[in-house]
Amino acid sequence: MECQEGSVVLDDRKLAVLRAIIEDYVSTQEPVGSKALVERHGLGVSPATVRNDMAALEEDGFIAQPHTSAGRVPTDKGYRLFVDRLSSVRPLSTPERRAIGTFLDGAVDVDDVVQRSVRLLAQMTRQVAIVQYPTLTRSTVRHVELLVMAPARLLAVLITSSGRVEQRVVEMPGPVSETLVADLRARLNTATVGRRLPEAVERLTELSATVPSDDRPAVAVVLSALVEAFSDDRSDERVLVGGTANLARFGEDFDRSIRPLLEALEEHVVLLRLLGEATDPSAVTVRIGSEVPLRELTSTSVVASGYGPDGEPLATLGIVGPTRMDYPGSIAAVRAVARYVGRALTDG
Amino acid sequence: MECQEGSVVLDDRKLAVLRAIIEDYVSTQEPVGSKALVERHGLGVSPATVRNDMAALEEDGFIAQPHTSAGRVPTDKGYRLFVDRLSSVRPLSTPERRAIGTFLDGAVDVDDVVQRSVRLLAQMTRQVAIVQYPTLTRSTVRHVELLVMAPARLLAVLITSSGRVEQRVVEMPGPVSETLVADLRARLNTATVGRRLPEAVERLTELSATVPSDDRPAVAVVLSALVEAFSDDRSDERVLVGGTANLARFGEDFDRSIRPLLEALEEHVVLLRLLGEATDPSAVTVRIGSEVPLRELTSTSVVASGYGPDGEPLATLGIVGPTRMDYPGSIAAVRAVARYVGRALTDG
DNA sequence: GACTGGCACTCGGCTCGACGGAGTGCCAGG
DNA sequence: CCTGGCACTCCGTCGAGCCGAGTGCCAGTC
Repeated sequence: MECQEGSVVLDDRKLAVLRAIIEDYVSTQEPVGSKALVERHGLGVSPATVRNDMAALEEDGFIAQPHTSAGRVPTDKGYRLFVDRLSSVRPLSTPERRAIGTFLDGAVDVDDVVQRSVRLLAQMTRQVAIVQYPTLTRSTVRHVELLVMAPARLLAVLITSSGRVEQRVVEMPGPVSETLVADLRARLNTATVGRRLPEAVERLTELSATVPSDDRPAVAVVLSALVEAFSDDRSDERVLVGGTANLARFGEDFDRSIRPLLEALEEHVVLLRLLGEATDPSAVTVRIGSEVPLRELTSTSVVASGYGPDGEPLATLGIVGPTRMDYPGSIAAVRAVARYVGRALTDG
Repeated sequence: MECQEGSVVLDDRKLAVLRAIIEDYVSTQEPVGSKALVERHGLGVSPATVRNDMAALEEDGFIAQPHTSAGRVPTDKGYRLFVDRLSSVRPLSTPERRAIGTFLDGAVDVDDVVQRSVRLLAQMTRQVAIVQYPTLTRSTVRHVELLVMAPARLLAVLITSSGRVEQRVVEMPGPVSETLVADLRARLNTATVGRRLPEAVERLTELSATVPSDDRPAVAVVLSALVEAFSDDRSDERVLVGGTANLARFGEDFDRSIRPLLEALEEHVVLLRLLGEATDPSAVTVRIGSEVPLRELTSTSVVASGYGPDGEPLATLGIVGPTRMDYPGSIAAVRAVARYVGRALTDG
């Protein structure tokens, strides 16, 4: 059997050699030579033969030599072929699955779910984990609360279906009566509960017309605060990062590979670009090296997946690591955690 | 004038030499020699004289030599003396103060305040910043909300004076009527609003006796969930870390100094121990090297302060960095941010 | 008595060259 | 088409040697 990849034809053994190179390189982090290869994997041929195959693989751009007379190292293209065609996602063991379940089931609220997910992902993959909070824009309104903090100061609280809570302090133009607050509270809830946030915003804007004209100024202030809370882009940018200690295993060239990554991890907006733009939001997306949409982060790969109840993605989570990572394991972990988190959000 | 420190007597010039050594070492990160010292600071004496002073300072344990015939490096004891007696806290410039104000005033809720504080601290000090969320146990109850999510499923929400929100999903033994929920909601609020959380918990436990006996089982479930939310220790452990990219400037010995710190930063419980146990919670506490209560983190210093409205500390914030840090600047930054955050929480 | 200039000494860090080993490419033979 | 052998390349390591920064001490000076 042969494999057609681009205009290149690779026979089975060459593919086996590529797979072996990647596996060895991932575990040792050192360029792998022909001799070590035939010893560790039962390839059944001599080193010289493997060398010929390696020459062909290099010709096609799947592997490269750091310098003449050194072993070979996989290229981004090599990893890509490996991920697409040579690896099967390692299924998690039952104990692993159970561990995920119990770990996430202990969560008491969204914050907790997100925090636990980050830890879990980081632990499972031994990489840096990133979890985006459920986005507001795709959630529905569960409840709107209006509290009197002072005669002319209200607290508006929005609770969403995904469990997130947004609050705003509203300074009123003058004292407001408890009855007005109660009335407004009722109106707000009937107008918005159960609706998606963008739709709820529309209802809010219509609401002003329905109240007695005396109350309009006060109501307008509350409404504008709520509209702001409902459509706050900033909140959609919330992400949590964990497992940075795993960067220690990255390698020694601190300034070249770790520092830019640490800096990127501080910039949450950048992180979202890193996670985002998956072609299929419900599947696991793998971006390898130069495919990563950040030029500071070459020699880095991202494995990400959308998550949410019932396969309807609310947000994204994933891991970041060196291109030289255990892809089958990482993909399995990301997929499993995404699935369980989605379930946990449905229940909680 | 002379300085009595322990059983040791140091004259003014020796103290000046110590101060100069620390300042030079902090800025260059290299052992400082006698010649460079007299050149850079106008000490008005010859290198030989300085050498004699240095020998005395070394004798008393304030400085040390990495190896024979190398320059001197301050010891923890030296930094301690410097912080206690030789440095005055650098006052922030008016633009700096204003920048802090505008940066924090833009915050819309507690989460936002905490996030902004971390960024601010990290930026100002160029170190790793740690901010603890306002603790629940020291806050008061602002509002308790009870929502019906499904016939036999409620959502209990607790909003505290510091703006934090805790939620719990409560599975009821059977369907509950809207009137019961409304009644219970009212009772909960009258019983707890305005009280500190530990006190509120007591009131909750008494509440069960006042409801009709038919409703007792349902009420008990809700109460126990709320009690749990009110007294959740886990929530008190919430902290936010930022500025880890600044670790890049730590030095080259990655494995010895950065890795353990990254690991500690992942463990929030550990972080709290790091911040906590200040002698005077309203002042800035400085822990230097061996004084830090974690033996993995020798060669690290912590500058921390309590914060909260009206000097009544709700929680702690601070920075972590190498013992070789700019103490006056760090102390000033931590103090200023703590003050402003306290104010921001009072308003918001 | 305190400070200073001079001097001998120490020791870490850098450079340079030699060496060994791992790995390759190629070629001739099976 | 595969294999064993061989010459070649080149990186990383090790040791020697040099340089410079810095020290401690001592004798001399104000």
